[in-house]
Amino acid sequence: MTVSNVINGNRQFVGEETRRRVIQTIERLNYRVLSSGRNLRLGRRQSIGVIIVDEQSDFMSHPYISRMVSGLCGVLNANGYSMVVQGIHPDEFASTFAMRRAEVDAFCVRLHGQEESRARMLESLQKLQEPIALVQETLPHSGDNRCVVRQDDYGGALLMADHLAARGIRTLHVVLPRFRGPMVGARLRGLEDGFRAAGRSVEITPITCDPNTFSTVYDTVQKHLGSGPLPDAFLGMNDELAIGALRALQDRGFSVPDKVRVAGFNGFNPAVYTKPSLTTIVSPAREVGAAVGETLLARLEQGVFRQQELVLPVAFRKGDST
Amino acid sequence: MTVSNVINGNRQFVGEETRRRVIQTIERLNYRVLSSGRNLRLGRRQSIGVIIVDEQSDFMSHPYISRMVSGLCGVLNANGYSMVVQGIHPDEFASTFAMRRAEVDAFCVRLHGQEESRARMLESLQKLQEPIALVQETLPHSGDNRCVVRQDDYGGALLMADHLAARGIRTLHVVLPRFRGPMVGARLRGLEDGFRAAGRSVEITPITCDPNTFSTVYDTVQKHLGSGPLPDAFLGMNDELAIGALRALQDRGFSVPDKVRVAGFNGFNPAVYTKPSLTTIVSPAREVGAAVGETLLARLEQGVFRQQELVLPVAFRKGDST
DNA sequence: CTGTTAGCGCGTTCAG
DNA sequence: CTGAACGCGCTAACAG
Repeated sequence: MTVSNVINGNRQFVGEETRRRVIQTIERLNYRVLSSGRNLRLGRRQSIGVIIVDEQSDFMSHPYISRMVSGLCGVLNANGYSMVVQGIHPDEFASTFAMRRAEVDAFCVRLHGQEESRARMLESLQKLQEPIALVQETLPHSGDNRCVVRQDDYGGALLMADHLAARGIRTLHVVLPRFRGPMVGARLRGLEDGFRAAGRSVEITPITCDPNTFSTVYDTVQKHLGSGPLPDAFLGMNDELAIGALRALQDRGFSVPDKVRVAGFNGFNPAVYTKPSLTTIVSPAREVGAAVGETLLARLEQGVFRQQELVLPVAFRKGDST
Repeated sequence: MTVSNVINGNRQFVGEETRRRVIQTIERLNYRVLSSGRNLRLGRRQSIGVIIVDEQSDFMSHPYISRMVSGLCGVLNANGYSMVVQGIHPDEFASTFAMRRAEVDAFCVRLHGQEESRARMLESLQKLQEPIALVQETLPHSGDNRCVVRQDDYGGALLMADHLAARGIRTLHVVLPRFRGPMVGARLRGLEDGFRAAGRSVEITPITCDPNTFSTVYDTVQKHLGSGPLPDAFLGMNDELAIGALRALQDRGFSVPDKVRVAGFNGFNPAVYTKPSLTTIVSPAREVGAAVGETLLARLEQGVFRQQELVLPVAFRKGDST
């Protein structure tokens, strides 16, 4: 008991001399608290589960995910919580052991796929009766034991529309991933509203392609170029898509930004690697992760989510591609 | 007890009818095993700690790390282990709670910094008396309770040297990060040996710069270009460095690969985004992570590391930049 | 095949 | 200020 008091800093209960001896002995024996014992006694796990749903096994390499996880990890560790990460294929969601074992106090979840499938996964998750923070999600927030942390994609699209409208863009080809993330809708709406607010009309044409490989995007845009007139600009729903389009255009001999403009979304490293550098909307991915951590920790402490939705601002970054 | 037997699949001890009732009740009650109880009883944690030492808080965004973690996570989860991730600043290594709490069965560690500092961190870690797998490490393997999993950087450099020698490169500027990773030495040696084996002499000049920002690399190489004759080729110790050099060269009006060649190391996405695409050595980062998982799991099961060092092959990938 | 007993390491409670 | 008793949820061992 005295050892426990020393470790947990209950100085009131321990004499200074005893304290010294205990610390010395802990050092000598390399003693560490066994989490399972403490957690069993205390009825908590002192850890947060991070669930990333993705079809690829390389779920951690998406720039958004890795930054979000970094931000979350920093906040959790600074507060004595550990972070348990799991990448799950959508088809295996229900059978994963995160669902069968109680080992975390709350979840940070990044869903993936069509709305119907996301809703199904969320429902399974809710059954666990643990607080859930959803990242970049648009599902209606019905439950009172969950919240959403996302960035202002609609606002970002407004900024982008403003910029493009000012440059006289009237025809815009938007390059979309095959699985439209939940925030794509917000961006598309923001684009239209932004042009309208600027008093310009715009004709938006979607180009859908599998984002997972650069060459697929490249080929899709190349093929697309042969099938109609060149638009005033291409906008990728993320930087990878925009870069694929950029390279396809350049290889066809269209000078960017003189002949056609290109812009992206997310603002991660590759956007500055290109020539010309990419105009883009910078995602506060790390801040989103940090906000998830703070929200979850507050929820655990206070027993209730203070707000059901947290929206972080994005920033417009002008490159040379527009 | 019967419930426990049902959950753990000890069918021999449970009647079919009872089994059905138990499963049904588990379903109805949303019952899940509490890991802390089970682990306390069983004397294990059923989880692996991943420690990434980095000065940046955004430790997960390095392409090598994120891929390695993805690969590791897949293997662990498939075997019922969870993955506890922690990013640690080198200065805070000793005080981090991973060192004060026993909550994992083994560690996967990615050290960072000068050799002396890495050795110190490793020593603290060893005190924990738990199996350790070191990623991309060159420290001498003294302990019998640890192993190293790395890629064949020396062999990769041989391949690169071969390629460059065949193109008649005689002067080579190597762009290095400020903190030389442990594998940089192997690459440098491989380069020299490779040229020697090809019967060509080469003059290697190191250029050191902070890799964390694209603009720093860009500026460093730009400045360097003014201070001497143009070499036959630039080689970045990773793709980011190579791309920085590539762009600096292009903006100075030097055509790549006609006037000067450029190559990198690691082979992650941005290497194919550039124009011209980058010749590089492809890292098996995900395979390294998977191998760490398998090695650690085998160690836990068999009580001993089968081998102290695991070296995975790399691949040469020709781009248009050479 | 089913249920009882015991103890894993910890921290709360309370007696000394 | 120190330590003894107890029980958190789980499963190995064993009794019925």
